[in-house]
Amino acid sequence: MQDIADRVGVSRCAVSLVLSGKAKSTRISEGLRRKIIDTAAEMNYTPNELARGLRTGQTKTIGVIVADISNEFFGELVYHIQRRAMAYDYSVIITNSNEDPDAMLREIHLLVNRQVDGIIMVPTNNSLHVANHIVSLSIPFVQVDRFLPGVDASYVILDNFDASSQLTEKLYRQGCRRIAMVRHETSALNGRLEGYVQVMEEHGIYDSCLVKNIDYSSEADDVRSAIDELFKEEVSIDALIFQSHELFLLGISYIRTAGIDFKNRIKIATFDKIEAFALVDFPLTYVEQPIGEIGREVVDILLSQIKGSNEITQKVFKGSINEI
Amino acid sequence: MQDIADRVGVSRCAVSLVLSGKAKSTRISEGLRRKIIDTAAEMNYTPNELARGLRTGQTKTIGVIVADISNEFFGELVYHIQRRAMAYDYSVIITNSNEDPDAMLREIHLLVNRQVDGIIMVPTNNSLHVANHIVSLSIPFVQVDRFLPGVDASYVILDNFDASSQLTEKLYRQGCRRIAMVRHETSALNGRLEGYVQVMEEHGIYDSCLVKNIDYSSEADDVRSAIDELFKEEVSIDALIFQSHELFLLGISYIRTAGIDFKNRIKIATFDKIEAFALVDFPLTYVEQPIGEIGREVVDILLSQIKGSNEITQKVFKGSINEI
DNA sequence: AACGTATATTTAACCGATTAACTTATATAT
DNA sequence: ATATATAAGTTAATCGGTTAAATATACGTT
Repeated sequence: MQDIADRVGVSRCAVSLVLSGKAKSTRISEGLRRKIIDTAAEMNYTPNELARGLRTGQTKTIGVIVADISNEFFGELVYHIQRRAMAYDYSVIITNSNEDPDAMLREIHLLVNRQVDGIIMVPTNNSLHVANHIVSLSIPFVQVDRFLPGVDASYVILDNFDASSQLTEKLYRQGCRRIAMVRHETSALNGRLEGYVQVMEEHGIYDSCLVKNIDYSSEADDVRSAIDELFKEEVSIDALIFQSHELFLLGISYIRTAGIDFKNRIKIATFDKIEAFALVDFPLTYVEQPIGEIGREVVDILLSQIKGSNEITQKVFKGSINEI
Repeated sequence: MQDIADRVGVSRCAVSLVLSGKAKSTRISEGLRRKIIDTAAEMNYTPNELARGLRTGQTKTIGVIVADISNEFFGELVYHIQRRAMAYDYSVIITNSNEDPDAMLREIHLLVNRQVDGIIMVPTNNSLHVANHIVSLSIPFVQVDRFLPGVDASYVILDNFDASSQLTEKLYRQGCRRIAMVRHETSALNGRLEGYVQVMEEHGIYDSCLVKNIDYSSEADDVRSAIDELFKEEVSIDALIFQSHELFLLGISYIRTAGIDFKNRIKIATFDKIEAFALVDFPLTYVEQPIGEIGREVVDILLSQIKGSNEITQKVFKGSINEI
């Protein structure tokens, strides 16, 4: 800036005023404005956002903490978040928590030290204290995909209860009565269990042995034994809902290697829409999340908080049921 | 810092010296060091990385430009990059280029303005001027996954030629003679074509009608017509190599919907390892990239350049051939 | 001529760190 | 007793911007 100022023959601050678009409000003459802009372009000036951020207290950066960016769902979510943020001239710093609360805490500090203007986080199991910590920092904060009950913060999620009951109801209407569910033991996904349970109970066909819990730490093993049990003759299921695409892939994969024939006997259903569906050659019912809208909304809410809104917004999107 | 200094009763810079770990070299007494550290902890001090970055000229941040973070391969790549960077206390700013050179240029400026210490980029078609622009900025820069011939910069890639010829050779040994390839028309992936062509020619079985080019802008349509042509009776292929997992998914999906029976007639092969393989129920040969190593290596090279090395490192990893 | 009022630009403080150069006090050597 | 070295900190400049307040110039009025 000093160089530009020298070249044009004005003070450094005149350059700043012009270049930060405050020429009109501070009545810099049009001639000088042009000259400064031209000279800046000529000299390939690009502003140092660090200095600007230091002075203004705004970095135009948002921090995103996801469990695992290599997960297809989060990858797509981050894609939409990044695009929306970009549209508003915000950058995105990504960090992976690997579902570990301690890592999340470290990453929050890292983001805060970098003076991000706000944080978007996918909360995980046992991260209540982490979320509350962010709230106590009183930095703009929005949860996405999941939310922690009792945390005083905004969130954007899928209406899991509704999606799950719609899905279960659909299977019921198609004649299924012994509908099983393979689920993760996460409070964040409880809605997917509850929607299912309610519909099953409404129709008087709920049976607790149809629900199998999978632990994160022993996913593959748990899925195998869950499948083994569910496919026993006496359980006689006619539909199987996987609570996430990870479980779906693990499940189908095992069913295949175990040589179990299910195609014409058992309807399969799952949550999320993934690339792998291109390879599905059996009837599949799935819940599709409006992931683009979710990503955009979470950015919009965060930005409104960054702009000063104290409103806590909790937005719930409906999923749609599709079939292959 | 001033607050800590006041509380302890020393100057601001003593605090800085201690907190940035320069206590020994500047001979701050051990007692004072302890007191400052304790007071800082007590007061929940966290450094402002912006200010630090402004002063030191180092932001401990690297910018990553990928074509599409929601792409499974790039998602995983970014995952490894982020983890490795994190291990060295570096943060990662992600941007999506959507394979658009103009977008890349914008993002580079954005990253440069934010004073990133270095840039990792997946170059795309027609981005030669973009890469050269980064080089002209003389900022540490490494290309990954693909590279642009003629650009004077480091890169980390898969040995596509080797992988492709290994793959082709393997199919040949398994008795295939009419091996087809569905490929993207990108110079970045030329190695995958050339390795194939060489092996085919070596065995005297190369036939140009076995190679189908797919345009990025009309992927789905092109794949459909490519498949249609390849599966004509008179072409009589016995193996089909897809040059990327995107093409593989599109291809298999179309083959399925078209009701073409290939399972026991035609061997399928592809590049990359993706989640969808969990659903594969036919023999599949694929090239697996050491993606974790690639991610780590690209960070290591970038960091060595950031640390001052002027060496241009061009690292080529071998892929491994696997079967399902 | 004196004054008020826009207009156009500059001054100087500030954001929160880092660090080269300097000061002061004490210890050790000659 | 004097010179030298070492220890333990402090001073002040700096990074590259922003912005409230001050200043200077021109213009229109009475």
